[in-house]
Amino acid sequence: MRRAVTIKHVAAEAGVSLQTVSRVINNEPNVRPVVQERVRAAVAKLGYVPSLAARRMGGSRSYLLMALNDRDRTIEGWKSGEGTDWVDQMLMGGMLKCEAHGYRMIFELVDTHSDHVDAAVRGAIAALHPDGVILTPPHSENPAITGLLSRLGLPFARIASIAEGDGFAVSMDDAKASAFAVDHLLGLGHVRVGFITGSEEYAVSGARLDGYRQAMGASAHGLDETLIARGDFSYESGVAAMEALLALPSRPTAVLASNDRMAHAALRTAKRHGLSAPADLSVISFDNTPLARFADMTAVIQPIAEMSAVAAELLIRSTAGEAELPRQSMVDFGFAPRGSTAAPKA
Amino acid sequence: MRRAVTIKHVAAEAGVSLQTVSRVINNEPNVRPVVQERVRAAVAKLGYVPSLAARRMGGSRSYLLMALNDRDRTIEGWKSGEGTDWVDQMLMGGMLKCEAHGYRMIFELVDTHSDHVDAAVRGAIAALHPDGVILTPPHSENPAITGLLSRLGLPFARIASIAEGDGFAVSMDDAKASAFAVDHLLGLGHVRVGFITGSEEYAVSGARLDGYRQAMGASAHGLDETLIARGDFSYESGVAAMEALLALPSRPTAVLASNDRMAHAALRTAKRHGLSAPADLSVISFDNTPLARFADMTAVIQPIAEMSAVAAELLIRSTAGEAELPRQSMVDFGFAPRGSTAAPKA
DNA sequence: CTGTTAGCGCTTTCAG
DNA sequence: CTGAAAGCGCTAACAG
Repeated sequence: MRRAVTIKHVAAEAGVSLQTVSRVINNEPNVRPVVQERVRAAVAKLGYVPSLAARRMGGSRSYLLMALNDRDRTIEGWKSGEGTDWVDQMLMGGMLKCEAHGYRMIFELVDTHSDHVDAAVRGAIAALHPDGVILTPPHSENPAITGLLSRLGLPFARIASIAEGDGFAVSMDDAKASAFAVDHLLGLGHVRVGFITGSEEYAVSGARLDGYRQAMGASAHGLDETLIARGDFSYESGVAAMEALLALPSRPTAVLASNDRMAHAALRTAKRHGLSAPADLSVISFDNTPLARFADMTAVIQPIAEMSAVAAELLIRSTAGEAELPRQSMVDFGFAPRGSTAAPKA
Repeated sequence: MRRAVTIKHVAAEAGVSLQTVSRVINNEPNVRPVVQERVRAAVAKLGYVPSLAARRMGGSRSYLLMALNDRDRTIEGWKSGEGTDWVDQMLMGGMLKCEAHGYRMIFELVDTHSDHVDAAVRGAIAALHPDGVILTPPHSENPAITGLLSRLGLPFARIASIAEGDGFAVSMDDAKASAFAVDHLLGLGHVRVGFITGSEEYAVSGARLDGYRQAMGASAHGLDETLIARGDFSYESGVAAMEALLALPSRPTAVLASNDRMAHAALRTAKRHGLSAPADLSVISFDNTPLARFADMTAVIQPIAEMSAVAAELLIRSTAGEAELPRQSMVDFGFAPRGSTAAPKA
């Protein structure tokens, strides 16, 4: 195995000191263009790429961003084979952004409910020394983690988190998206629009509910709290919530569910009651995971890739010493109209 | 930001030399149990976790495994939102295995068709210095990559690759799985069983076809080559292949498709021709991505997680100096009977 | 069985 | 503008 080419080889090849090479590859000032050129040529010729480990040892940066996901939830998603693509979208946004800046994203799983969260996160940080940490729900709102990161002075981003606090909050406007979906249904002519909430452990759940309340409140017929059914993002809770809505004296003709799985549950439950979409019932879901596509459900698109990309970018810039970075970033949500929505039957 | 705890702190705390601490954390011999105990106590007390970067610098191992996936194909999968969960399954198997051994898996994307493959892979290796590389199709069979890795003397595993050659080949028995699926259909009473091939760029395609040929050849009615339609794993090719099969003078009553997407295409194409599954046509697919679940297709399960886990384990053990590791590993395939298969109509 | 010494490949700091 | 020296946290090789 031929020994790897190091900065020394490049220095020798270009006839300069290590330091000069270091300056050139880090785009630092104080190197004459001629010398710069010579160094770059040597780098290209030798195919030199600096070692992350050595950079980390010598300097203060590791060129590593750590993405922290909830262990149980993630593994459960992988095992179920339900095609939840949160991780993929996050990789797409985060990894590619990192790549563009010479960074790597390293994916870690930590149990948010464990009493060892602190030790687990500390351990990962000690092993990796990341320059920044990307937190996904429910970690984004876990004070055991955000607190630790704050204390360590390690930059971090909270994805899909709207709460105030340390770190960069990167989210979409869930309330606005919810209102948008409701307005879409109202626009189609629906009057009684039901809502299925998500688990309160997730910050987005509250925002989605708020948006619903707001949009319904502003509608001609006003808000009817009985049209709100509790869910927790699980399929079962979606079934129960839909059953409750269907049992209402005057059942809704449209339903907005806080995630795809519950929306799917709602559709199937309705079907079991002889109601089919979109003829008898319109349904809109949140998130737009592959399930929404397969089930042909109209959905609000959660821009996970974009949020991850923004998070990565903020962390990288923050590490590079940039100040004046926005503490709260809002990414536009999307909307995918599909076959589960239509005007109500006359 | 409190300075991180290093091996020095532990040594001081335990009243021993750095080296002794190093020996203990690496489970090396020649440390008295009493001392070992003292060191472990210090480690626990201080919450010490060794820095990967420093270990890499000092020693010969980096505790990093690099998983190489095809860039275009992966990003395309992520963007499409079709729920292909190859990456997820690979992370599940590989990451968790790495974790169990104090390793990390780092995910990299490289264009298999680019003329810069060599430079790209070299660059990633120079930056990361992984102890081993996991290759997924079509990289597994790309001589530009396997050759480079061989030359560098870097251990690597080829997932879903059956070809002879350097590195650890880890696969399932695609031919056997194919034969198993065919036998399943024959067992249900089908006589004319069609087959849709996969892209020849992937080694599994050939094996799957072989298994089909073999099982059909051994059947009462023998092999009929006209029942084999060409595909390339894409939806469109599945449609075309199914059209071809349906245009046959005596059309098949069952079809085995080399992946889920083509099976899905086959089902939809059949439906457009007024044939519904499983009444008029049985379909079995390969891979068992979430699509198979959503479309309720009987499928051969490709054990990606297990293959990745085996690959990771082999590489880690190889790095640890173990010899006598199997150069070819076979992981059991699975089978998920679902609603797309039944006995043919009388 | 244990400790000492020398790096690994970089960046930081400080001289020139 | 450039270079030389020191050191990051660890392990390998060697002494004891």
